Amino acid sequence: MLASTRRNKIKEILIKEKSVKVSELCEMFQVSDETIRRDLDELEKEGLIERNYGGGVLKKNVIVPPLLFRMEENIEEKEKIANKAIEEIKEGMSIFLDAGSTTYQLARYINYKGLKNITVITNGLNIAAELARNTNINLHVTGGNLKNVNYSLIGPDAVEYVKKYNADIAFLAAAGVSLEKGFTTSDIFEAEVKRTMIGSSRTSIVVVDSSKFGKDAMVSFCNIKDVDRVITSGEQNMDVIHDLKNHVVIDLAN
Amino acid sequence: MLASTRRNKIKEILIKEKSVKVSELCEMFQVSDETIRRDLDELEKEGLIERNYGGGVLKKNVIVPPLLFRMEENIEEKEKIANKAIEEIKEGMSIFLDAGSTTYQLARYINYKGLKNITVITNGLNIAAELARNTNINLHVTGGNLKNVNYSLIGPDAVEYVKKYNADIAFLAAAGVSLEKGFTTSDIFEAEVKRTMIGSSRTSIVVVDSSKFGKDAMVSFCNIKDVDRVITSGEQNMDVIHDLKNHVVIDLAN
DNA sequence: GTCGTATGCTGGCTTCTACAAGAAGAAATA
DNA sequence: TATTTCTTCTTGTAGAAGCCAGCATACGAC
Repeated sequence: MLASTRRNKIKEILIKEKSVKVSELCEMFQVSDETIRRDLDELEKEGLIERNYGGGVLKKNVIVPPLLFRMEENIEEKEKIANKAIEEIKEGMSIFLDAGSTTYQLARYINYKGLKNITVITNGLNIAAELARNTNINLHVTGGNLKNVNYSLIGPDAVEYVKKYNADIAFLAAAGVSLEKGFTTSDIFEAEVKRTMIGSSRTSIVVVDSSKFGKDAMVSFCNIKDVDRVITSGEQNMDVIHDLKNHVVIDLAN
Repeated sequence: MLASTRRNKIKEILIKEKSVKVSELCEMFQVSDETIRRDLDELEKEGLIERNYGGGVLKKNVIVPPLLFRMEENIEEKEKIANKAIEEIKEGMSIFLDAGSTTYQLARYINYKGLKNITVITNGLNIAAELARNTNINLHVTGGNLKNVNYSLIGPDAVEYVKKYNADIAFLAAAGVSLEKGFTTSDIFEAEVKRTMIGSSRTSIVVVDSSKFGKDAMVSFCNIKDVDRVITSGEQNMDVIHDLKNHVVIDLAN
């Protein structure tokens, strides 16, 4: 294992556990205690931890870079969801693909499964870049201003663009889902694009991993009943999911 | 195995594994460690990985597919041209960046030189993906339909988008340059976007390598005198360039 | 032929890691 | 509190692995 990989893993453990012990890390990575100490010294120099006898603790004021990790969170679950969602897409369809990490997985599956003869309209720059590899699909990119953290194109131009087209399905991402606030996201401009996608499509499907259930982000973009279907995986929050089943069709991918 | 094939395979492994080890790659490809190191150096220059002791790790924030972006011809010359062209960009400016391989180099230089506080509007998906890494610039992407061969976004939506904005400079790519036909490209939709960019900007600059001089592609998008400046490198076709100097300002990058 | 590119090899250097031994800190007991 | 015991830390050393620069070879393009 590369030294840097080991240190990154230590960082992940730190973020999850808030503190680490030298002895545990030795055992875990099968290296000597000096090596671990050197790693911790390094992390201390980076300002990530405070070193103390026997281990180290995560510093209080450390901001965990949000998307950096989020992209890789729940990746298996997102893959399952994408794999399920792709069943909805038939040849000849046109679809909206909202920017987001689950929808990005969906794009990857579209390539992987070799879907062809479909039209995709997306406001996700990473999604567009992924689908650009596939010469068998007709790809449209909405215009807009790039939001770097999640590669979404947003703003009035994106909204205008989406308004001009109609699609069979809109696949939407969400940062939170709850009965009270409905589907939520963290950016008002993104919310606007999502709403427009719902309005411009025959069917709207939210793809969202189970960690988002019962949470609310800053802006609601629609109510639970405003979408036709939710595709998720029931690995956590089974209770919240169960509640919502009275209001919307929920598909569990497994 | 071709070097470029090997590098592409390394890229694929990187995307899957997030990191690679020199020793493993040696074993896998049956080449010396020096060769692998040179490969990794190359990937580092491309901005795809971060090199570290014993291997390399995939950089965060990298939109994956830039790797599939086509192998370039005349790369050194295009780099020289880009390096010259970048001198025109001052802080606070807004610029159009037309899709194309020379303009793509320009985008890479913008990142490399760390230009900030500028606004870029582009219809090149690979250019957008490259610039998305740079959080110091304001990036707008025109909407449009993707043309896979060169990652350009074209069609009425792209044209409409460009019409709505004004820029200080438009950097344009061309497939051919001649006194009779002016600047040419191979696609009528691309031509339309280029024309609109010229109309929407205060100054228009064509960046083009010398191999294009004296050649005509299918569609003319403007006359020689319609642009303010041409930046090229005088490595071939010095005679044609000389002729054109009577009609337009030509900067030679060397 | 000449040139450029890709590759491998060599030797000297740096970095990483484990081991060992002694110092320092924590904890337990008198 | 003082002493003992155990754990952890620090430091030095050595070997292994990796790195870099330069040179040589091979191959294809011009």
